[in-house]
Amino acid sequence: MDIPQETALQLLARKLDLHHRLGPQDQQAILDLPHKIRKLEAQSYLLREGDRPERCAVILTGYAIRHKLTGDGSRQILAINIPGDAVDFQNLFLAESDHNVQMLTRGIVAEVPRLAIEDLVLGHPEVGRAILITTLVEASIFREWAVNIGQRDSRTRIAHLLCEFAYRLSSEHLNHNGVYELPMTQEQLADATGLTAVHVNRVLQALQRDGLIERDRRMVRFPSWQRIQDVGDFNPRYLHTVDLSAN
Amino acid sequence: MDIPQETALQLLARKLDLHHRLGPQDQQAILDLPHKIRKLEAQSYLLREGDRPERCAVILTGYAIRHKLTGDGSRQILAINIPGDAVDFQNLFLAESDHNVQMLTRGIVAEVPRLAIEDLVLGHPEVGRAILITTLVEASIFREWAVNIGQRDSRTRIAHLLCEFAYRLSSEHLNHNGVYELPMTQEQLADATGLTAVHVNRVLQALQRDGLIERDRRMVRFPSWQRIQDVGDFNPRYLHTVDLSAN
DNA sequence: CGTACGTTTGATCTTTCTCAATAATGGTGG
DNA sequence: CCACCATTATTGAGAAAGATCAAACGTACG
Repeated sequence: MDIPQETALQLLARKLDLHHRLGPQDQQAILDLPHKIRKLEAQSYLLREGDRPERCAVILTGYAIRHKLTGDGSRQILAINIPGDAVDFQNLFLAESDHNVQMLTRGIVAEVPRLAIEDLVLGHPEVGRAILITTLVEASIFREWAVNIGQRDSRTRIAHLLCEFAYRLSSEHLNHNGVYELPMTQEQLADATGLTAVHVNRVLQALQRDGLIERDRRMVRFPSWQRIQDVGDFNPRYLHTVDLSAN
Repeated sequence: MDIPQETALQLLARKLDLHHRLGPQDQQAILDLPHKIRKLEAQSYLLREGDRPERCAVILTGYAIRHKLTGDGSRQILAINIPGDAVDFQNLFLAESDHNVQMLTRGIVAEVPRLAIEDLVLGHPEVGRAILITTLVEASIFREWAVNIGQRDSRTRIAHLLCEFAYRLSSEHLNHNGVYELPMTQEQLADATGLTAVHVNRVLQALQRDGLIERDRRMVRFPSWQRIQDVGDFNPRYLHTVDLSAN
């Protein structure tokens, strides 16, 4: 895990500003949010289905996932959250959570009390707007995942997931070269794509054989960003970012 | 099509109030929204991917769908919108739409200019809160669809979709008996579930054979609401409604 | 340095898709 | 009101993608 140069709230302020330009006072209000830094182990839960959310975690280092279980116990991973993400905007304003949020890796988060967020939004309407926009972008990502799972074959589906992750890291300057660590096991990749771990394994090998990805443990590199995007039917429009990554 | 007893904005006010209690002034502000009533044919587009949303349609009668196309032209239906839904909250605050919104049936909508919504939100923070909550509930539905498509077999998947639709209609008092019209062709059902029309046909027949649904044209009835929920692994928690429908 | 977890491989099975043809339905113009 | 046409629903046969099961292999880390 890299040593972070910024605090969790600085990352958050930067991310919100990316979606909706914020003035210095609004930015400062975010930085002034009361919070408690917590170090979390991999697999620890930030929120469980049915819980009443009482605080909002902002990720400084590490990754988290949202997921949901079906009646027969299978798991669908719904999103991957990266540093700077405020993990509970999706739940904070609802009475009870409809899904689980769990650390994928170990990591450090800042926990902000629910009421502090409520006050922030009341006193700083532009921040409220930025939060609304951020949650709408998350909703857009959920939609794209439904498209990915529902309509694309396994190779396209996995390539698409790899592209999204790489793009999100790079467009928020969390990643600098073409290499990045994908902190997921093949089992988790399977649960994110609606495939089985065995099949994910075969598809990854096929992508590698075809020169579309290079792998070393959990490190992934794209020899050609253009080609992997084509294979993954990846168009970043749904991420609603200004395009910073002309790799 | 039934003759509506309420206006589109009355439906909207009722729906928002359902998610976040609104006072009489806030309700009135919604009813006072400037708008233009439009009669739309089935298949007509309310918004296309890439468009800049400039108005928000509120459905009075009829149904609309959100959908998205992949590079190879296949379509994933992402949501079904029913009377009282404001179809463009998902897009209004973003620069360009990432998906299409299209009438499923013919219907009547009220079109509200974007700026009127912006002003409403500024002047009535509680309405803004209600809109945020409504969009969060929509996001929750997107997540459940991802679970449905990614993890459940075809029979469960279709039963789940039927349950959701029935539940949403009844919980908003848009439906009174156990019978309702599902305004979708089997082709559209297929695009909503990530299956093929042929397979949807076979699954519907199987559900009927097993006494779980009765069909007459596009009318569907559940002989036992409990049993179809069990088959569909349907738990309405993700809809975040107060449970009104103890059928 | 052993144990638990993750990855890889092979063989076989199942669900769902594909293709193609036929039947039913609904809407439209005359 | 009826005949016609386009759309939708249904059926059958065969193919394919991906799942399942089981075993072996790696590797990280306590």
